[in-house]
Amino acid sequence: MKNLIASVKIAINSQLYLKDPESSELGLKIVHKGIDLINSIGFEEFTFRKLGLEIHSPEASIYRYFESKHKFLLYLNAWYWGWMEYRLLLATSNVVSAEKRLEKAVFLMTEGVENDPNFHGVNLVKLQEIVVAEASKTFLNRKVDQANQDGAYQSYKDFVSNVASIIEEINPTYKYPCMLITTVVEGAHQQRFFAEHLPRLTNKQSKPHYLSKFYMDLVLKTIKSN
Amino acid sequence: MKNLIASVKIAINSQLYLKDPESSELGLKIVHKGIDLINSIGFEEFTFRKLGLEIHSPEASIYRYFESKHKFLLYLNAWYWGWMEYRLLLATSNVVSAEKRLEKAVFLMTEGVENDPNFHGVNLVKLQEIVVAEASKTFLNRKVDQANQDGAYQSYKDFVSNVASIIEEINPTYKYPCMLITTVVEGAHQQRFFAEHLPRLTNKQSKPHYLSKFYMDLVLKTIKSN
DNA sequence: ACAAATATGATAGTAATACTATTAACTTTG
DNA sequence: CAAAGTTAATAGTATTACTATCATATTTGT
Repeated sequence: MKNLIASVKIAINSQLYLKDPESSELGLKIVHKGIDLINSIGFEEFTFRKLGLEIHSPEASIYRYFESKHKFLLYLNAWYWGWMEYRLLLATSNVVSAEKRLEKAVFLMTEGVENDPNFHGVNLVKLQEIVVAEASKTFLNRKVDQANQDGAYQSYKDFVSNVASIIEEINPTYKYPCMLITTVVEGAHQQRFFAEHLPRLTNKQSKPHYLSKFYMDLVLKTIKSN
Repeated sequence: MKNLIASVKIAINSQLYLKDPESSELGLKIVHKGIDLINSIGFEEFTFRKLGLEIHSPEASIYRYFESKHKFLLYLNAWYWGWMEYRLLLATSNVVSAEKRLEKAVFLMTEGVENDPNFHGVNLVKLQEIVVAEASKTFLNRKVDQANQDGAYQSYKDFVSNVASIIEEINPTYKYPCMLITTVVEGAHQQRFFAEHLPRLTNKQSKPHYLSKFYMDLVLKTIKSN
């Protein structure tokens, strides 16, 4: 099993970095400690200078891997969705029932990482927290079209498209599969954030997996033909 | 009618400004031209210095009204949701059927402003575009708890709570009214953004009001008891 | 084994940002 | 019409988000 996992590499579009961070010790350190640092102080407060101090390397060395902190966030996001695609594949392959596959997909989209907290040395719990709190900043800005051309959202699109095809299997006449999926993904992220900071905007429950139950129920009811 | 509208003032928590911008010509100019400028160059590129050049007033004068550009965005957001509450009241008062009221609420949450494009000199179309593209930045940061204490999200919470009570009228046993409403509000904003920049993440349609139809269908099916 | 290529470290520098401070001129109000 | 408050004009600061340069390892091809 270990070997199988070790053979998987998350492919990232080379437009998102200047030098592949997986190609050197320093590069890996930048990514791993970068995740820790963004997770602990937030993306606005994060600077390459601070990261340089953490890893005892000059700021300028980090700029040799990533053009800007914005591109660094794009890279982390792309990595996350590449990893999610891999998880989706693992969770759904050999599952015959489309309903069961959809259920697994919704679970993946809405629940926090629990097991497998490390993968290639990446702290996935922290990475997921970063995606929940910061991912919308990867597209809500004026560089979005350029980033899109650079392939920054490719894995996310592929993930959505994979789940969409499960929905189409269940109800081929349903017209809004992608809308429904991104509503669930982005919604789940925001509800997790609201539960922690703005509870009156959500309905936090103590029962386990209430978020994925809410969204699973919503999805199943919505895609039913009337 | 004109008189009725003129008598309405959107109340904004005083923690969000240093000096009430509605109390002077300069204050109003800051808000009105600020909306224009953020709308045209985006919030990241927006600075008080640039706004100062637009209105031919020094940067420092703007700082007498707003502590920071972040607080300015909080102010605009609070104003928007105050106005939305007012619209919700107008649209639902004297409507007996809860279903009809819910429909109007979902329409308000998901559709663009069309008529009434000016209200107290504020360009509402541009303000709504700002909310769609930038509002998540008002809470996705480390100052969220402080901002919450300052009442920055009060009107948004009130709006959500008002719509939630309509849902409770229709189905008193439904457990997630607030989650459902914020999923719709934030979802609709993102889908509008995706339709323009990342079409593969949505299902854009040419038919009018497809967004509100999608979300209305989703809401009605979801709150049905099984 | 050793020159050449490549990666990193150390240091310095720059334009712009997000403010704060000060003082003078102008305007309103009691 | 003087006092109080508001705005203009200008200057200044720490930090950010980079870029540039050059020296010092380290790796690699032959």
